Amino acid sequence: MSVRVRYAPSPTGLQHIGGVRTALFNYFFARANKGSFILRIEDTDRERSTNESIQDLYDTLNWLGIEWDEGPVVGGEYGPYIQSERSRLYAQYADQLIADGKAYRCFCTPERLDALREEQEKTKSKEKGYDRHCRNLSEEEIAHNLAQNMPYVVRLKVPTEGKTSFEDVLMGTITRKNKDVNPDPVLLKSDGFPTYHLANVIDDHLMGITHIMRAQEWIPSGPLHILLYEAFGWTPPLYCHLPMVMGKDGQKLSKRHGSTAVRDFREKGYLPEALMNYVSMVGWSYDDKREFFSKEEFCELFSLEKINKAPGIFDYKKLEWYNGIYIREKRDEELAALLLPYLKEAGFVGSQVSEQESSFFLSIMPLIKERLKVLSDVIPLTRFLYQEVAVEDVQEFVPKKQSLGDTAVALARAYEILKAHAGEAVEILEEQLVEVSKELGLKVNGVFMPIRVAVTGSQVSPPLFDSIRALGWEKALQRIEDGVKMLEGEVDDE
RNA sequence: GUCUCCAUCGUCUAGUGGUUAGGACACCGGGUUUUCAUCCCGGCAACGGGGGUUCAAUUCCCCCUGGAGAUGCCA
Repeated sequence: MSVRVRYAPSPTGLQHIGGVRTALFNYFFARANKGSFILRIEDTDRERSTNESIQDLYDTLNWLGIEWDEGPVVGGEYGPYIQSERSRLYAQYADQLIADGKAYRCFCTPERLDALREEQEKTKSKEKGYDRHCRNLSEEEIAHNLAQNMPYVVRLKVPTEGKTSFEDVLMGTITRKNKDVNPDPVLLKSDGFPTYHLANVIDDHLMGITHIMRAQEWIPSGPLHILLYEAFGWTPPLYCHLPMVMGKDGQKLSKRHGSTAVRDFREKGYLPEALMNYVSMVGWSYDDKREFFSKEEFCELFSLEKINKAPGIFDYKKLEWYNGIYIREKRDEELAALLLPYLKEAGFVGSQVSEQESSFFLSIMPLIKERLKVLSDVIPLTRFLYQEVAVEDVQEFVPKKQSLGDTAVALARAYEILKAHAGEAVEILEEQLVEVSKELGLKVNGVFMPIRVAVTGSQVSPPLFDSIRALGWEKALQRIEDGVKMLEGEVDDE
């Protein structure tokens, strides 16, 4: 039997790191086993499901290059793949369970349930959850309530005796006493929609899913799902619960740890291959040395046995490192194309980019490529080329352990030299500037730094002469002259 | 509270009944460099504790501790 796995998110928010990791593992597993990867949308929570979330799901998978073999948009023979379009199905199966005595209608109001929970909370009762109030309603009571049109939910009759186990590929056998399983969880809500438990079991069975790979937070529900399969008389798929992705403090990764939405990473300028690579390495490894994998390699080498059991902490720093590496591997043309949107957004170029602008931009790739950790870093790095620089504090010109006066003199001298030799070979310019530093008894940097600041507006920039050339000698000299004036003005004030 | 799961450097991890417990990120030094970055070299740093099993446990078993997750008409 060929492998069929699925990623089944609920569209109640933006796709986040944890979800995507689950999607990736399912996808890799399908590809590595020549199986099918199915996308299913579990939008049974009518309150929280949104179309925006569904769109974000598609955008995210497309961006990462994860194509699904069956699912919304592409279709497939087990559709529909959106649960809200399958409602009738779940109600039918729920009815079947009722008819078989495996489930029952519960007419308890949310108010009663709330009160019950509050009471249990207050008295620190050992009993948690539903009290099975409606489990043994008489035929008359049920008929009466139905006749009254009382809203109801359908609950599973969980056995109170015995225990239920299932095999997890990673964890081994997981067993839970039936009395510890949720006391009669809701299968069908009063709005007629199924809960996750019901929908997930029915769909996985109907869609021929062979392996369920989902986060470990689902382990406690495992026995419940097995009970459902048994109630239907179906054979459950193989389970493989994936370790969770945590934040720095060891808690489930969430917004307070930083960005968790894939969209945020994308906007900040992370490359899909870097994100894919890093996220996959949290919880999976190949061997003791290899840490770079392309999508194709994951699809070939991925295996369940190499998945780690323990949860992993998401390290933003390491992701950044991966991203820098992937950026540096880009060809100049590719990188420029990736960077262009950021330039537009910063207003450095208009929405229509001229031939000249783009070839100029291409020419500065070597200056910035190895300085980028994320694509958006291009903005501060190239600002001086597109906007006038504004040195706020005159101290900015002054290198460490050097006086303002010396700095002013150094920049003035440098200005004379650069003006006289503008456009000449770098070696000549360097030689002369080094000479100046010697004359003034300064470190070489004592002369270069003020020039850098004058030209780029910052102590941190691409190499000086490359920056000047990119900016153009005329503008550069003007900025240096402005810098000289600023420094001299300050010296006079003292 | 109850239940379930987990446990190697700060982090991601490799690994074995006998190893100097390996790599990567981060961090700290040093080198290259006119700054930053890149790059190169070096350093720091781990088997949670206690019992067993065994000639020998980081590795196998048990307990403890610690952590996490679940305990919803959310998934």
